[in-house]
Amino acid sequence: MPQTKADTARAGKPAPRKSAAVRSPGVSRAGSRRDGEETRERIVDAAEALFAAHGFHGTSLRDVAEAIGSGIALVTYHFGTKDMLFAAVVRRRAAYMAHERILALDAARSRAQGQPVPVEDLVSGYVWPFVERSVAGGRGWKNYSLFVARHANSPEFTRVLSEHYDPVARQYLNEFERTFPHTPQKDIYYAFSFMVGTMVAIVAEPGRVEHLSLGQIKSSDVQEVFKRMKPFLSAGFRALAPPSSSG
Amino acid sequence: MPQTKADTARAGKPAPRKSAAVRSPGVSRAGSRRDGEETRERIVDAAEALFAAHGFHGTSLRDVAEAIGSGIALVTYHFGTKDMLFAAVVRRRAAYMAHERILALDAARSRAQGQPVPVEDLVSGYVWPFVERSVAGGRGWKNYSLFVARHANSPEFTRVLSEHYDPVARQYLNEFERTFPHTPQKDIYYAFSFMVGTMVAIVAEPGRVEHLSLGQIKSSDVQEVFKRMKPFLSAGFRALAPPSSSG
DNA sequence: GTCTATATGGAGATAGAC
DNA sequence: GTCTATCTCCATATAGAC
Repeated sequence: MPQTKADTARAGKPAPRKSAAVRSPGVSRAGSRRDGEETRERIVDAAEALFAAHGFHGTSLRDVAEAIGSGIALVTYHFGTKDMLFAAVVRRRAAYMAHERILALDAARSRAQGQPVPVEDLVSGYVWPFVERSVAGGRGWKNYSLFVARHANSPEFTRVLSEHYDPVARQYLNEFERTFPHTPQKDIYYAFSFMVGTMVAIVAEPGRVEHLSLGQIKSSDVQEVFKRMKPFLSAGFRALAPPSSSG
Repeated sequence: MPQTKADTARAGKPAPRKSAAVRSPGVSRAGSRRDGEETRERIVDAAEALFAAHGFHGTSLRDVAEAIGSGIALVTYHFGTKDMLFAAVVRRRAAYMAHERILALDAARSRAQGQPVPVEDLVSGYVWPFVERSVAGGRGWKNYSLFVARHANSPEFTRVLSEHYDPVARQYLNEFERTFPHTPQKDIYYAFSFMVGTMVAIVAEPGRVEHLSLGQIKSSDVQEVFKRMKPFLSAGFRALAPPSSSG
């Protein structure tokens, strides 16, 4: 099982506006450029938390501005529109997720030494980074995972999410096909969808399990969740393969 | 595999308001009472479709009123607040879903004749009614399934959803425990959560599978989806059971 | 880079006529 | 049972001062 990581997602640095001309050269203090970056981060942090808690339409730019103690004009200056702010929230951490998943995939390929990669490694490689960050990544990552879960089943939001997550998903799908060479491609794609649905749902409300069990389950440890998810999903994939296949 | 059914969900008849005093007795036409019921249905239909398409916060009461060609006062007269309208959308079809699932559970128990119910029957009994209605239930049920999927991962909405779905879920959980007597209860509850997450995600965007497969999969037939979901989920449940268990 | 002020439109909810 | 008119508040976005 992979190791936990510190919260190290940092955003790219898009120009605040199309007219980036008006910038007085470093006259006052040396860090005058940097202040803007920090402000952007604070805005994205606040938006991430509020979108996670109340959804895109349930959050106003006023809420975001208020959360960082500024006026709304500061938010629209840095991000233009609410949609662009939403995209910025996705973008910031998506790159890190992609990186972790690719690292895991490469490591699994190395271990396999040309043989088919075990399905457990593929499931872990894709699911674990997301689940682990959700629980061990601090408040920012927790908010991000809730943010993803809340918007994952809404077509108008999945477009921007897919944009960032599909390239890596395709790499995993290719590897799944190598692991299950006799399974129809269609079945693999369905199974992958099932896996993503499970992954996203579980971070949304780890408390739902407790609720249904009437308080018998006390804590939502990520290890506890993943310990079940990995065999559950791996067995699911295997069940779609013809009887005498590897995986 | 269960049979399809016609679209027959009808609402209960809560009193429109606490002050239901002012009703002139049947003076004009005989069906004057019935008009109100029909109006309520039309409002719930419109709200269901709009909530499904744009979410609770993305839909205004004005949108709902406009969709049925009335003013917003008519909506608030019949349902009071937006939250109560939301609850009415859930309530109307939840009873039918519960009924279908209980029927399936009873039938499976009968077939089992006192033996443990096969896990396939439990998965089918719970998942099939939802998936089937989503695809074969007409536009109303399609909207409802999208409505559920869109709000399923948002805690403030799951409360009202759970209220209607938990009682039946508990009955299935009990039966799962009988089918897997040696599996820790905790594991069964997690697996059930995974199942629900998969079920809900798949109706939200059947098109996502096509998108990832770059057009290789042409249509989203419910039979196609369920044919994979059933063995996938059943195998997942079995994977959490100790080696020599039934199921 | 940040802020105040404001333009313009839409939100949920209610009063009261018909 | 339905509708018009309206209350109060909040939405996104922009202009322009500092």
